[in-house]
Amino acid sequence: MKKKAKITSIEVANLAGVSQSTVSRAFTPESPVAKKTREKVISIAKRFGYQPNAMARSLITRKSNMVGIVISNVTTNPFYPEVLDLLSRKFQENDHKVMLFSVHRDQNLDDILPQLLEYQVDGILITAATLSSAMAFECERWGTPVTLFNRYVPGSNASWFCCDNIAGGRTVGQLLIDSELKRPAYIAGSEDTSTSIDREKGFMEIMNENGIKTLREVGNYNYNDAYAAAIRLVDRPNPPDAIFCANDIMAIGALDAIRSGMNMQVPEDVSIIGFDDIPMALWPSFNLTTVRQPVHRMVDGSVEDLISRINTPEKPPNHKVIMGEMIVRGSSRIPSEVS
Amino acid sequence: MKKKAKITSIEVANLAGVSQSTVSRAFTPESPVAKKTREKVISIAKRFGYQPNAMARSLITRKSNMVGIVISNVTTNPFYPEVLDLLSRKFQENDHKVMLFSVHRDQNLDDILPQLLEYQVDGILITAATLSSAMAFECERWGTPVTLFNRYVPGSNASWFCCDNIAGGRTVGQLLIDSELKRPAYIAGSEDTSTSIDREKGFMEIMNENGIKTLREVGNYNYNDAYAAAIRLVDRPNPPDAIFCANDIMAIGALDAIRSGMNMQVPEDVSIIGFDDIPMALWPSFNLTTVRQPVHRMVDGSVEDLISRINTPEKPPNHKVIMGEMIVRGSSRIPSEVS
DNA sequence: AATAATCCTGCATACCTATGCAAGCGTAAT
DNA sequence: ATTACGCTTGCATAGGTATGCAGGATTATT
Repeated sequence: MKKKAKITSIEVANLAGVSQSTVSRAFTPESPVAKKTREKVISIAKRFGYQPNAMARSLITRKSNMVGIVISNVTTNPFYPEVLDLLSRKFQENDHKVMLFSVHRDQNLDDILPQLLEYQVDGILITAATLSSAMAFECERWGTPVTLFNRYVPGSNASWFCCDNIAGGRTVGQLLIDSELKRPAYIAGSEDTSTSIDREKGFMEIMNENGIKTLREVGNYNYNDAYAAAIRLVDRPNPPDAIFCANDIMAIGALDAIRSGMNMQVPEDVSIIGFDDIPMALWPSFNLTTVRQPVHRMVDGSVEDLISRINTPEKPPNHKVIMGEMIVRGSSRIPSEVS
Repeated sequence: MKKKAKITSIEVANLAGVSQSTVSRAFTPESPVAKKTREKVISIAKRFGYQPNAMARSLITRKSNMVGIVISNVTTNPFYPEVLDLLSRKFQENDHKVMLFSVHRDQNLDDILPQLLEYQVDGILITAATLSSAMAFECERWGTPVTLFNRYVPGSNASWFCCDNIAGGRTVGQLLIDSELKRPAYIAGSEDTSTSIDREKGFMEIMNENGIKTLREVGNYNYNDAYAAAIRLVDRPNPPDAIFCANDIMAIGALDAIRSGMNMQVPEDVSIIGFDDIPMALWPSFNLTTVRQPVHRMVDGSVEDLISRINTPEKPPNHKVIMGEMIVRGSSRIPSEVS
């Protein structure tokens, strides 16, 4: 039951014939130590497998060099594994460890964030999940900066970095108009997410401006529900000639439903458009028209924001909404050249 | 630059009119405190936003309640996001925090593991990456148990939980024999991974036993390389009538190559078989025959192993090789009934 | 009512490192 | 040779909590 006792800086000090302070300084860059002393200490440390204890160090420096990442949808949407990978790599590059919490979409963060604060994380990054105002307050009380990825919480003092979902929805709408499609449908993600709401909002704005009626179904941001939703749409007496899905994975579900399920052609019978531009969108069997989320800029921005607010607590939060890019591929009808 | 000072147990003690020890005990279940005292302390703590500092606690208890997870391939193979999600959930359920490192497949863990040890993680779980013997030694010196997921390192004192890849390869081979396919090909994953080597080994055993020659290409465990590999295979003068891919994502690449790229039929012209049984394998456009990895049993097993070796250091490592299950779907020719 | 037993509580210390301060040493300047 | 200065080093303390030990308070027992 008892842990093998680990070697401490004091023992290294004795072995090297110096004081504990010197050992500490040998491991602290920019610390005043004679080069020769440092080398001796380091060499002895290496020989005996000594490494500074990060917990003890954090206790003194009041910096853990850890950040918390809260993420969900990792298994249902290939967009998020990519985000997670980029985020954690970027934090690693900046010498921050990552404490990870994978949550269900509907799971309450009020149980998670206290655990992060308990471990003294220097900052928290939340993606694909929402911050309650109670928790926003709690983080503020602790002086722990919070950055949201693809979510926003007006009134909190959290930063956020989002794709411009409204503009993205509008772009898609405009593409359909330009392609002279007359009967569009929207397959929503999860009803309570701002991403789905905003994409729909932008899309509907264009449709309303053009006096076009739209159909609507819900796909809950997953393949199967979107598959079923697409079937329902096409089964209607007056089926759509274009389906805009709130993300790529649903678009792929819809596409499979149209082709394999209904034996129809894409884009000849129905245009399909997604959102995200996950790697799969490029696969030959899908070749999906979609709105590319600026993942790299969102990741770089949010990580840099969080780190800079860790280093400069008085810094105000950032709110960045970054434009996505329309990627036209083969799953949608080509817009007519004449405007 | 200075952090807002956080409230400590001493301040809570003063506010509650008790000693610091009592505050500590109030937050330690099973600790001898009068119910009334505990309630008072907890209520004051809640009011002022106090929470025990996990770093200070770990320093004393010599237990961080953190485990390190090292993972790679999160973006290229949908199998691993699922593994990561299950692992982190399972650790969370068992009151362990997760420190995550996402690495490149070829990245050297010798830079990563010291960081985990520095943070005093109680145990390390490595998946889709390999442990060097130097690092195995280092972890042993620190008394930190290591569990491997889908990798093995004979001679180390790490535990491992793997799918029986050799048996899986044999099963696939036998299926092809039973289906009277005469000209099989294997698309390898990354050449230096035991998973690809073992799956190939089992597959080749069956082929050799039946005196059947096989073709071979390399797909590096990703869609694009497998797509290209499948094209090369089919372009040969004597093309294969079946392709076994070392994982599902490559099988899907091969399948797309055959259908979209070469305009051939699956399984009429070529049978395609994968390995993993990722959710996508079930999608109508793929409907992939594959070997299902027993993810849940592998995850549960490895997490329980790691935790139990954390609690009982003298416990010897476990080595479990778990059978996969053949899932026959529409991408492979149906075996003839007569054996 | 007195004693024993039980239950709580406080005191003091330990966990391991970082850092301000002052002392020590050596070198350069005069 | 003396003074001054800069570079290293050690001393002592702090950071926030858990826990063994012993004493105090409370209840149970007779």
